[in-house]
Amino acid sequence: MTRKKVKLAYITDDSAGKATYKKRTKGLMKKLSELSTLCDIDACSIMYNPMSPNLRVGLPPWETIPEMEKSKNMLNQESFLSQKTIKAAEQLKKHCKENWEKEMTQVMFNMISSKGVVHGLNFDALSEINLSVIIIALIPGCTATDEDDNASAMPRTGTKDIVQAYVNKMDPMQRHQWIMELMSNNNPQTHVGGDGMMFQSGENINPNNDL
Amino acid sequence: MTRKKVKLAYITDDSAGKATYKKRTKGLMKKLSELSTLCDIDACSIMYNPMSPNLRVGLPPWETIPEMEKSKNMLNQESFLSQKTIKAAEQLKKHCKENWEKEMTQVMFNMISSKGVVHGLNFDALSEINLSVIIIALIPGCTATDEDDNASAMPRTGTKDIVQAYVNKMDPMQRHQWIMELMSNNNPQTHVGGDGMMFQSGENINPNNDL
DNA sequence: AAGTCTATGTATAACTT
DNA sequence: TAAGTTATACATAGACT
Repeated sequence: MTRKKVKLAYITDDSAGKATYKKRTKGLMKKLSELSTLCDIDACSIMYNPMSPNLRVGLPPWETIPEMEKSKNMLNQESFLSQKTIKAAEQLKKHCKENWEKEMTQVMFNMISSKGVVHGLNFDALSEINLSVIIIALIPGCTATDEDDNASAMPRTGTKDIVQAYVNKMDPMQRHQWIMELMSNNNPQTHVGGDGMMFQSGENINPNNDL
Repeated sequence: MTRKKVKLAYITDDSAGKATYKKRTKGLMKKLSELSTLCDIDACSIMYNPMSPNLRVGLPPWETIPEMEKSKNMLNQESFLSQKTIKAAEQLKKHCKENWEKEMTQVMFNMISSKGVVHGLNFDALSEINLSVIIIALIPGCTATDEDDNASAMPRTGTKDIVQAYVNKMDPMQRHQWIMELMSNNNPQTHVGGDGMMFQSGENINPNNDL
């Protein structure tokens, strides 16, 4: 039923546009992860678009985070404490993931926007940039993820050993500090949603990916 | 011919891997530019991979640069002066493009690697990162490009007005200084090839894209 | 190594629920 | 509004040049 040859122009219909954005974003991330695997390219992807309320961030599967780290992060996270406290496990897991994604995005925004990275573009201008797609190789253990936890839909991307080693070498506390440092460069002008924060460098588990 | 379902694993055969990298990279950039157009996302892409000697960088079509800017850049560029001075026009154009791409990559590397952007990852580690895929929305006028100048193969990506306006507002000299500033954050540990350098913010010409 | 070809796998627009 | 289905357009592995 895909009969039209896809008119390559801005989709004015908001609903259709959003649907397309979602589908194509998913496809793009899958392609990226495949390229990453096939050619041993390390990459994680962060996608942000004002149009889509939900961030889509390439990340290590939530499942790979040690249980201890999970609970610790949850305790530090007001948005979870303010919830009805105990919900269905699935629900909680989902929220954890979403928050993690927000956090990752926040960190990335800070990386990009802070400390003269944008030399000559003042921050007001920067905050207006439709910063929408960043695919970057800095964060170890990133994966191309999908909404659901279907493992086959989100193969892990390869990760560069040296970075992996560096991050894994940290003890959890040290790592946490590192993350906090990253987060502290908060730029008030970048209107990136990020309330309660957590962050987790990914463990390099589940190295085998199948399509 | 394409009978296998593509074993999603690292391609050990160097030749095949490179071919795949090239093909898929092209596809990825096309998809990105399509997404960019369809959903009004600004993005340019920079792809770097040690495996592939030739950088692939999303950029405004070389053709859109005013002639004056072209010649100025060439004069500033040793690699061109050291060439046999006058070559076939096509050849020259090709080299200009390549160099521009290198330059863009250099700038991006500096952006990423300088001034604490990588907090906690020392630069030695950073230089080893397989920084391979960056798709970022900072550079105005970027496009998804292909080796050849086939316009239909590289539709322009949308560009955010505010950034565009900012850059276009600069006079060429001011712009040049801005570029030089970006480039001056050179990090000796990042082994990114970049000899003679030029850079050009793209003019926002050719706004209509067809697949 | 780099481009062309084509059969086949994949992505996805439009439809349905 | 989101999730699932299906027919079609598109991407691309492998072969050939």
